[in-house]
Amino acid sequence: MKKTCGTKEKLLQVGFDLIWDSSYGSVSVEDICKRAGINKGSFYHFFPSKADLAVEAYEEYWQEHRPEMDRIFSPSVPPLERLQALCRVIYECQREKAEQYGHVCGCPYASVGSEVATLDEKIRAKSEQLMNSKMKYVESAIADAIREGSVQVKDPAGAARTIHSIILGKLLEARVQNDLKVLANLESTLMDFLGAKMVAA
Amino acid sequence: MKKTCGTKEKLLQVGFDLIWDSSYGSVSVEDICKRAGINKGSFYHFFPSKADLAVEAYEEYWQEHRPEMDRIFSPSVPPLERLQALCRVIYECQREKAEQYGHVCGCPYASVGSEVATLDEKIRAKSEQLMNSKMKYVESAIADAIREGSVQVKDPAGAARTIHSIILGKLLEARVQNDLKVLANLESTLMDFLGAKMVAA
DNA sequence: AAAGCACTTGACCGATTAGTCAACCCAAGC
DNA sequence: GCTTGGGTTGACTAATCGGTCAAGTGCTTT
Repeated sequence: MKKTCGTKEKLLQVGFDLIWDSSYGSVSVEDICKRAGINKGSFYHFFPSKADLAVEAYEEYWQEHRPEMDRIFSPSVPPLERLQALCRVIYECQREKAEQYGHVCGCPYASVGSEVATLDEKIRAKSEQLMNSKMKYVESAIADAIREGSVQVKDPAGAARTIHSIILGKLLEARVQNDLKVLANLESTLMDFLGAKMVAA
Repeated sequence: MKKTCGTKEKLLQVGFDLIWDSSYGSVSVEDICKRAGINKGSFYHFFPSKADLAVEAYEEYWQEHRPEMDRIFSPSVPPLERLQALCRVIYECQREKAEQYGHVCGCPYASVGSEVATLDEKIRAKSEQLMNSKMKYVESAIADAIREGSVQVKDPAGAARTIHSIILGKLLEARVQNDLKVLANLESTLMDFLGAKMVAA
């Protein structure tokens, strides 16, 4: 092999960032190559198509962030604190991105998933899969919270789905309104939602 | 004037439908013109740009649906029933669209707003405005529910925003997963959310 | 030294894009 | 009957798109 320099990794990272910031359709292969300082021919040496880069880039991003999610949702942390930590990490991540790019970017999986849902099945499926993976963390935290007796809900899976929907909805609104304030009270919103069910406990 | 035939209206309606179904970026002006059976030159006679068509098309769609929203949220209807009616209308609307186009389309304002949030300020602003208009209906219903004593929440505006987020989130998930089932229990999710706060009443 | 191979290069292709334009059509007003 | 002007037409542009390709380049193996 010529160089061990991470050409492919660079393309994945730059591609992910550009698409997250703007959109899948508005980012061209040339945009990605130019920003990465790589020739277009090399792009197609590593990826059969633009869609394949997107799928790989999203998978890569998820794999990179799994350790952080595992840490946040560690069983050694009280379940409700896991959700609070998630909210704080989401806010911090969005704040950093907003500072870096000049606008609130929202959930990368959801944005691209919604955009190409009816146009590219491979990307849609990957987006769905990753969104689902994210929700499983919430689900387990709520299940643990119930076991622990800190909340009482009749439908744990339903509560997890609702919380996941709230997070997705707020991230979407934050992106459209380009305003971090939408996310400021995410933590209290979720605690409020779960807290109301604590009454009977 | 030559003909009173609604060339402009046709373009607005076709444009809105195509963009809702797929995305803003993936629908070309030619696509819209072809589907509408109108020449491209005429398009640019009525609209300075593709973005202007989108803004007008979304405004038009909203104006068309306002009477229905006013009916659903009529003060003569008990507040919680208004929300239930909204959920049913959302489901029906999505079911019809899904049948017509072969996939669940989600919230038109949110989809396009998220897609072009960082690319086209005019469309972003219109999307934000219409999403906000929609939320105001929810807000008034919850305020009325509190006055009526059918629910008790400490932060009415916050509860309305949360409900709005849930709706947006579920519509987004339904589009990405291309599955109406996501929306099937929307009504009970919202009632559950508000119902939990009724305990103290 | 020679062959093999992963990777790079940049020119190139046909298709498609948003948007333009000059010519044209035809009904209404004078 | 002529002018006016909103509406229509379809060919046109210049740029950009995703994707291809033949010709390299330089390290590894034989």
